[in-house]
Amino acid sequence: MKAGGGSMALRYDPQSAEPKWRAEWDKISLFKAKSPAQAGDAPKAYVLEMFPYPSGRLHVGHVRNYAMGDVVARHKRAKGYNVLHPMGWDAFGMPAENAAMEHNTHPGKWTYQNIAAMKKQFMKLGLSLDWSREFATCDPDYYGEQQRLFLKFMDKGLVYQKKAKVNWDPVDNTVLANEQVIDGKGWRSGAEVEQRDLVQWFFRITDYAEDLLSEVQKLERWPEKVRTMQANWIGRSEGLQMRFEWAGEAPQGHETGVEIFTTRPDTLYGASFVALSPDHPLTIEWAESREDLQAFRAECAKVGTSEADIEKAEKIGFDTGLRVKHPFIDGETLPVWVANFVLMGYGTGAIFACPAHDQRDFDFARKYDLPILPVVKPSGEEADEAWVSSGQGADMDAAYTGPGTAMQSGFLDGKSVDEAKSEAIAKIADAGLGERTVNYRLRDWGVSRQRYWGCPIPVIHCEGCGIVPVPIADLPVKLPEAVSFDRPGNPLFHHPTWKDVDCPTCAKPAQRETDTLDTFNDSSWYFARFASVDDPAERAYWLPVDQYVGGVEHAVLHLLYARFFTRAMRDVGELDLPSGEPFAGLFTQGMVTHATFKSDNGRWLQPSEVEQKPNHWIETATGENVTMGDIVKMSKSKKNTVDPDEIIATFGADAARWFVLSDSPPERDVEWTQSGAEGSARFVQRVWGVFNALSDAPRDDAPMEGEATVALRRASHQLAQAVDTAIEEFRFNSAIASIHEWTSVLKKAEQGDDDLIAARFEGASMLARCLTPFMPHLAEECWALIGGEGLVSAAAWPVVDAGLLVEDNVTLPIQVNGKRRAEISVAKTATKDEIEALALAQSAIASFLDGKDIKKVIVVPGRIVNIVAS
RNA sequence: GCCUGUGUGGCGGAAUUGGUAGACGCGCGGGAUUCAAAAUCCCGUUCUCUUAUGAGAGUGUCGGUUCGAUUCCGACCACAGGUACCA
Repeated sequence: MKAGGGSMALRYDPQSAEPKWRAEWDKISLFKAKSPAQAGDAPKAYVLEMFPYPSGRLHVGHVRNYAMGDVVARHKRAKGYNVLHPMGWDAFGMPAENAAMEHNTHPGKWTYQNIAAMKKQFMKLGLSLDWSREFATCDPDYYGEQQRLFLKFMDKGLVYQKKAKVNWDPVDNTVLANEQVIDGKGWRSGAEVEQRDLVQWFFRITDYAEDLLSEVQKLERWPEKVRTMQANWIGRSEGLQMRFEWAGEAPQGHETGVEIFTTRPDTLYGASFVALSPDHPLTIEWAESREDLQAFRAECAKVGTSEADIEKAEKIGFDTGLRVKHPFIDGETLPVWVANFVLMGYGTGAIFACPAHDQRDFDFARKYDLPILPVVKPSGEEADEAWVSSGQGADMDAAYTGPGTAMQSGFLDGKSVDEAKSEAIAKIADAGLGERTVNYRLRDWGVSRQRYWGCPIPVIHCEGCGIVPVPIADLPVKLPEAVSFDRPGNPLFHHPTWKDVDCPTCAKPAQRETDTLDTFNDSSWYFARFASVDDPAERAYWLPVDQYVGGVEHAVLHLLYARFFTRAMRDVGELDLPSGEPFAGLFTQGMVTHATFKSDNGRWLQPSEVEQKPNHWIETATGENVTMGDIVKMSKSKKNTVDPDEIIATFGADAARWFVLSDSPPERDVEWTQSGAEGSARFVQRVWGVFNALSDAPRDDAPMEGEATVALRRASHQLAQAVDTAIEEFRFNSAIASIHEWTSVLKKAEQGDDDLIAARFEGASMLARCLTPFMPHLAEECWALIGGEGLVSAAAWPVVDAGLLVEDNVTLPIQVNGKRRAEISVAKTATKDEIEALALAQSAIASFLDGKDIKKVIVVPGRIVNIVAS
């Protein structure tokens, strides 16, 4: 480069330095995990980020996720752990089939091409990954093993079949995923979607409900919010299962009555009606002979299968005309309705309704003019005499669901809600009508999918023998290569020959199961496969995962299924993991968001296609006006993704890593901005400058003393300490703030005395190592500049001198009536009395105390002084 | 609808257990360097009033507890994630 004055261009060039250092790491297989034997005394650390779906391109959200895991992995390695940090591909799923339909490519080809492209991008990020353990879940080796596990679970009685609802597209004759149903219509055909029953495979996850619930509370290194979400999802509730006997003639086959489940037996005196789910066996039987009920069921089936759709749907009901006896009031009967807000999947699929104390019952009662009978008097002052005496609830505008005492409830009157629950249950039990039960919101896991690109369920249907497992020796049941996507529906089912097979038991012609497994199966045990392909001892050594990192959107389903899967594997003798818990530590990170841009004619534009003018945005190519829309999660459809390749090409991988970890706390969303990336790139140069200034400085043996030296050393050690704790606590943004400060401190020291040189070297050496988890390539370059030994990625974490962290003096703010008015500097050892005397002697304080009496002086040593005066 | 979060300057955010609100960065303003620019370095930057000194207000809204609240409690508003076939 040509430069004036003969000075070299003093710049760090990431484009040449980054590949150079990655090659150095590869040369010695630095990031390959050691076997238990090789590891010796080193403790193990299994660091794992949720593996990606190979969508085609990496985006900045991936960079953030994997950069976070890399910080943890590199930090652990520097602290002497034997680290396992693997990577692979969650490769089955719908997008591959959609691509097959749109572009006429095979899902497998599409997937493996995407993997190759994304891996290339991954390599540029400088992540400390052990690629020797890589696999894709669509590899037959992997899904074959998954089939074997399925059969083991089946042996153990954890697998069964039952009917369940799916979204059915009547035009395409195909099952739709919830996200493929838009406003009740199929996304391709536009036809009204209807619910349809299909026989499907299920895992008995509910067998583990109690264990999954009680153990999740003990996962101390999981975020509280995730534990709460899991607990709420499992939804344990104690209540009463009881039957209401028929008043009058009983329907055939149901003579004993209607079984209901309730969590509010204390409100039985407020019962207004009994309601059945539209899918209750009784409802279905009646509908066979009643056209009006059949029509009602058809109306209910128009709502999608998702919980949100069902809950938000307008409440509708059908009066069957039948009546049941009230269990406590002789001669009293209640009407039996069919109501769409009663879910067959929860409890018994039937309820009794107490509109005064349940909001859904209340809404329904108002709509169909059913009685509202208040039976709980709110505790405290909320009790309103008029409300209580009205009796009919005519003046209630909402259900009362809070605590209180029973009223207008016969033998329960005056009892608290909890007491009344127990006594009501006891009375029902005495009468032989029911008993106390525990119910869970959690439902069994439906694993059947009517799709091609997934793991085939390894069973055979034989006319004579029934359901026959595929013999272990015949695994894997491979997906057929030749497959057609030119008509909707399951290609495995349409395949001309694939499903034809001889029955393993009787050798007569039989048919393969054509359902494939839900892709959540694939991600429920991949961490065990990373630990070892097939060695149980090595799996036992690595598991559980010490630090799992992934998006908060997986807080319930993925994590719950994985917790079930490891328990099931343990219980069939496939995993030596006594707790059954796969992830000892969990961190859930936020998403990367970006502004969206839309041209005046309604096209979405990529961020790279627009530029900012003083008061507006324009499309670079055309100069046309562009509107900036919402800042949302990066998605292909809104074209607001940012490709890391461009950033790496412009600023380097380190700057990209640095930016996604700066500013926002890891658990929160972060917005991608160009200026932020530029700022990171500037900082890279600034750091390099600090080290470069030291590179030809004389290594000085001067003693490490003198006021300025101690101050500089103190700053370095304090900041190293701050970086260390921030990493441990997943506060990477704080760690980065400390590194910023540290760099400025070292920069300022360049203006200082020559005597500072030793302290500067020490600080730089510590900084390089603290920098490594964040910007590993730059750290290597800096380490080399100051003559560091070997690779900084292999160097030990700096040791902080605790003696340097202690400060002798402390600054205390002085408040008058809670407002800061002055500050004093006192010795750390000063007593309360000394501090108080000093504070009151401050001239700045006096004017605020003028004409006032000092009521109290609060002295919190090391923190604050507050003078209360009036 | 339900469950779980989040809300602080122009912007992203910091504030270890209830103890100096705005660390650090971006942006912006000013200065140094330069023939000039880029790059770099230094200083300033919550708002309002004030010549300065300084004063007042201020962490989504309203209320409460406390000597003291971004932090704890109650009610509300907005946004985000999940809601069992997106991964």
